[in-house]
Amino acid sequence: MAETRLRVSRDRVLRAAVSLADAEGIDSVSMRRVAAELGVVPMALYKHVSDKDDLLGGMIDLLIAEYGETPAATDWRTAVRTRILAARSVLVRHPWARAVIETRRTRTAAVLGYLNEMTGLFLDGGFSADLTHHAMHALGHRVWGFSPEAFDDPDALPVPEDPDERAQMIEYVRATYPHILTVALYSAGDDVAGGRCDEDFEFSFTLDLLLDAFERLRDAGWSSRPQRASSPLRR
Amino acid sequence: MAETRLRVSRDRVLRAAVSLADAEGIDSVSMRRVAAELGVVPMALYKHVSDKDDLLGGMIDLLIAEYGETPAATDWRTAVRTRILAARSVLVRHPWARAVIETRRTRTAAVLGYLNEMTGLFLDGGFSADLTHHAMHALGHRVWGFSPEAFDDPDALPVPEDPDERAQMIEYVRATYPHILTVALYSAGDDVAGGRCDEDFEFSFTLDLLLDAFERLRDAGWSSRPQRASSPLRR
DNA sequence: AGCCTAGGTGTACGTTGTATACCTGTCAAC
DNA sequence: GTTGACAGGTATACAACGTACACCTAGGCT
Repeated sequence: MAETRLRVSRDRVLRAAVSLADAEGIDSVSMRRVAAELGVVPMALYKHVSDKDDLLGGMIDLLIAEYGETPAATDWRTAVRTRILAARSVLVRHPWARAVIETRRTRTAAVLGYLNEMTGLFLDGGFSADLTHHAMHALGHRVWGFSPEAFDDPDALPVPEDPDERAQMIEYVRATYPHILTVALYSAGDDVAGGRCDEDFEFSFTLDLLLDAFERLRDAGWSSRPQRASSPLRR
Repeated sequence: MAETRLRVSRDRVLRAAVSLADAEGIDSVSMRRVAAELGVVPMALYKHVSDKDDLLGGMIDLLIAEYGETPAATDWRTAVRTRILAARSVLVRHPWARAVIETRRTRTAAVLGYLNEMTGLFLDGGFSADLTHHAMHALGHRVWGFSPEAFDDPDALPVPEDPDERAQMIEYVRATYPHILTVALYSAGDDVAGGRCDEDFEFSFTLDLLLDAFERLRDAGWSSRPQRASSPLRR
């Protein structure tokens, strides 16, 4: 009958991989598993994807497509801001994506397209090529090595139920990491463990800090040329 | 004779792994390979390391030890700055480390110690616990997904030798990614490919931007409390 | 002398990515 | 309508991985 099994295509492979990652985490995205999801033998995937790296790259491209259109014709700042927040909301929807993106070494057309749009927003906003360049880098840098997730994962430092053990642990932390405790106590009220902080707030806090700084440099006619090695900021 | 083979220890395992990663990249750090490097059978490692994750964590701890001491008794800003730049120079010396650090989910004592010191520098510099908390987050955030390496890897977008092909490629880029080209042409002079930019400059540019912003907020007596949802900056 | 135990060994299993060779159904050209 | 090419699915195989489990062995204690 007409029930010929749906042909596999690159797109179907990528979508299967993405929804598998969404459902069961990136670790369960193996060639074999994705193939199984499509009711097909592992090696069949290689007709549509050149290797696993290509698969991962394709998954990211799919997410970039989810970012949506660049908002038209507002001021540069809200344009950049909404664009970046849209991107973030996609990455939040697909928690595996951040780690994958950061390991990617090949620039696909989708990535370059996003990069191009972003660059355009700055240039159109009256930023010099020079400042635009550095601003883009600043948005990409993580100043320390540690990713924020490392500190927010609630499972990473379990707090004992038992009040005695709990007091003992707090005492230990007070002795060993007093400054951490100070900050933790503040942001959690009096509950050390409950201090799950508002990641969205942290994110836009950082974003606004940088956008403000960019704007200030632009208005001051900043340029990196005269003396590259010195501090970028007049004090 | 006295030539009993040197006993394996946790420290020796970790050091072997680090120098292997330095020499041949993180991908060649497998349990089998590290064991071979020590002239020992793979399973022997498990007497000193609980699993591969523990091994990677231990490697990072070793690097954190390389960060050195917190500079004593200067103003907060140079203290933070030199501390972060010291950390960076370690990560530059061990190019595999950044990626490994970012996948770590468990906070070892070394990591917590570093975090604690860093926090202390802010608190001692007159920052509120509130602002310190957000500043630490800001230093940890990467605003976009893409890591800077993704754009600087010279192999990622090979430029043809042949002048004709080269011109054709530039034409293609001009049509497809005009804004990228604008910025690239600026920062490379007239050489599109040569535009390897000064990563150290980019890094301290970003760092100073953030430190400036923190200082400004501190001096303004900023607090996140009154209205958490709104912009952190008075305009 | 006897034993405990920390540390090294050997074997084995399941899972991974992918090379290579093969088969098969569809469609264009004659 | 037969043929042949070729895109797409299959089968088998291999090397490398992390690590569970059982075993052996050499020192240092009582």
